[in-house]
Amino acid sequence: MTTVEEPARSGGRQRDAARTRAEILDVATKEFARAGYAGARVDEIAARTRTTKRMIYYYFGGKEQLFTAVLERAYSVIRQAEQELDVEHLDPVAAIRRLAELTFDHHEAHPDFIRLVSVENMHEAEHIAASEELARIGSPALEVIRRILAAGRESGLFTADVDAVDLHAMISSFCFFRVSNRHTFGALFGRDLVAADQRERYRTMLGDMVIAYLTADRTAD
Amino acid sequence: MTTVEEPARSGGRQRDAARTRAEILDVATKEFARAGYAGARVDEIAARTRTTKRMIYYYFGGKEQLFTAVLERAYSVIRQAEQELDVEHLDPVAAIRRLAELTFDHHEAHPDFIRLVSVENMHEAEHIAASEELARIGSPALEVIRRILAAGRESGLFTADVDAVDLHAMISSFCFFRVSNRHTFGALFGRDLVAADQRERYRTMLGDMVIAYLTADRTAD
DNA sequence: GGGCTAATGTACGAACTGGTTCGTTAGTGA
DNA sequence: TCACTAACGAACCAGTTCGTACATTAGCCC
Repeated sequence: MTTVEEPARSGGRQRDAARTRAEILDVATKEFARAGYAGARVDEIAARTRTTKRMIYYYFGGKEQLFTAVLERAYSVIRQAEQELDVEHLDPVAAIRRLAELTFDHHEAHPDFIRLVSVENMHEAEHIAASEELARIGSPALEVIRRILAAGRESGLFTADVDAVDLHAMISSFCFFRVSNRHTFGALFGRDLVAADQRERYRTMLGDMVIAYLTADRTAD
Repeated sequence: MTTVEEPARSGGRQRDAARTRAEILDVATKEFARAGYAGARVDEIAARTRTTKRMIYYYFGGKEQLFTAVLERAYSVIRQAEQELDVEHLDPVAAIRRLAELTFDHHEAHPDFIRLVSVENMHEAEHIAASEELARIGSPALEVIRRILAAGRESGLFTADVDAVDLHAMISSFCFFRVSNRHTFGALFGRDLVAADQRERYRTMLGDMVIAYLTADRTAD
């Protein structure tokens, strides 16, 4: 998340549309992630900004559009990360494992993003559906997975015939759940899925699971 | 979810504490699942009941306690289902697969429960943490998993040394994500994870994944 | 330097929302 | 049958909450 950094304010410059806009987005991201859409307060967002509520309506039009803008920026961050994926020089098994680990790391590092996605799911993805920006950019990661899977199948290493979307769902579900359901899972089963001392175990477990699935001897079942 | 069934109203009986309470819970479950905690409206819940808002406060005390009561009842349903698990007569591989499938089916059949859990996670499980009832009952499924894992390891079928909680997390994450993130996933990747014609594929995929992980040849990695 | 527009701040209001006050009635036990 | 209590309903209230009308100013362009 590109947090607004202090620009050269020494001169006491007061008008800066770009940074006002960005600051609103920063604060709104935290507020929506904290309280959900209905729970988020426009006044609260304004108060934590060094500008006023009037500006939120001036730049974004309303609470709803602000939330859409927050989502768009949040997704752009993960898309960015995906675009920087560089695993295709590895052999298929190592590439998939690395990909899974990067997904794992990214989800853990961005709990606010996870919460925003949960919120958006509560709203049946209506903001995503209405956003041209989000419709346009697919997921770069999918293309990467597609190529790794093809290579793995060609070399005979991968026996399963999943497609890239399925594998992405499999990897994401584990990474996402671990963060999104951390609290209820912890409260009910007494284990913090995001505890630091469990991290390596779960990270390895995810890789093991995906690789085991892809390379399993299907004829044995 | 034990929906309130029409009792013998022919006589025009008007007072029935138990059924008024139950009806409020039914409606509240839907409303909280639909709109989240902050988005849910006490007035709306009252309106959809054949009683009034006054009764909600009379029986539950407030919105917060009502939500806790909704959660408690929702969890009791899944605990009930878990208690009826009967898979230990199967061999370990079949037992795990069956368990995974039952979890899969249960999550799919109870989307409102999934949404409530998502909502509760947004609130960092504070209601669960404060509920004695929920603290008391653990998860019967965990005990079942524990025994199957022990049997599987003893017979040499299972090579992975996961514990029951981890395996439960693995299975749940896939089943939960498929329902909870259905909308964003569908909007972004153009695939409905809960579409009827995909159902068997994902159901099988889950079982394959878990079994592959448990029986993988660890020395080969 | 003067005007023009983008940017900004203040104050307010209409609608909503959780919760309560006050009064009423059905059913039951003596 | 009568009194007493659990169950119930209508109206109301105080505090919020999103959104806006109106006034103002900084900075750019000529």
